[in-house]
Amino acid sequence: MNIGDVADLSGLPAKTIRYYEDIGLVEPLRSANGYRSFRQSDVHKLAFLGRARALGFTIEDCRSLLKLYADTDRASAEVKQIAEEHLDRIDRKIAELTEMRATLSHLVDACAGDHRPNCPILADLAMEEDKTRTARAAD
Amino acid sequence: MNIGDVADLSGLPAKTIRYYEDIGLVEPLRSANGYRSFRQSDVHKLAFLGRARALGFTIEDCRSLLKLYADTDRASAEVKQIAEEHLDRIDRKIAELTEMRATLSHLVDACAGDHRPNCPILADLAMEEDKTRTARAAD
DNA sequence: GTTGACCTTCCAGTGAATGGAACCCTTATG
DNA sequence: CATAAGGGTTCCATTCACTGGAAGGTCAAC
Repeated sequence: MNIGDVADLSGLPAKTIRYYEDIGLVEPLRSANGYRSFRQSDVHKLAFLGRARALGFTIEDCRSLLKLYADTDRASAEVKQIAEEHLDRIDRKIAELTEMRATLSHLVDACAGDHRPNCPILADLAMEEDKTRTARAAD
Repeated sequence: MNIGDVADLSGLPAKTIRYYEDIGLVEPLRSANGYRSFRQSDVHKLAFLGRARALGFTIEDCRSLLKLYADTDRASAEVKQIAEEHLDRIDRKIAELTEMRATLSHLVDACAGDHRPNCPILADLAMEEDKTRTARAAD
């Protein structure tokens, strides 16, 4: 199979597939004309990669997961550990974003968003003292 | 003030401050010895940048925000629009991560995580048909 | 005068692709 | 036969926001 077909099947852009070959995640054969020639197993691997990346696993995680997948003797504990670490990363990221969101939406709500120059968003970023408000801690 | 002091005051690494000068966000003066010489206004700007970045605004957002901050005639609507677009980005990111989290934690829960090779996480990534389960749609 | 803590510039690398240029291969059609 | 369309190939640059490191200049204290 040529790269275009594999791209269609796996949902990955051809460019990404070439990149995955570059970094050693897949090793397609080559046809006489120099075209990459993908086996079923390559397509399967790429689809696996697509799903793992969609879950946010890093490329290095993916490399490990592929290795574990290929090793039918692996302990599921090894896989679970990678997944749990990733879950932690996700949780930390969500917490970080949620905090940003809270602060930001607070500021957005406080901003009139009209033609006038007065802007609580800029005031906060500049840490200006605002006499019309009481202590920030009271928020 | 030298870069080290500004780094301490603003909480930004010296390297980052130099980078911000590189891309034109601050323009400190220079002392006779070639050292950067920061005014109060530079320090203030950098602290502003630090807070804006902590809220996840992109560097280009920061550039715009600084420009608006400097323009005392700006309409708060301009600021609010930038903030609202960023809030949308954050919301989309949180939604994406939350979905990943749901799928992943589901898989992690299903995995025994012991010495045995059977692993629902890998099975899912590989889209293996699992005779012990009924259709995935039933999940 | 020498140590050590500063400061300087410049170059390279991060992650995970993505865009583009320049060129080759295959097949169909005028 | 020429050529045009639509594959494919490689290689280089760019993205974002820094961060690390090397090689060297400056300054204050001892």
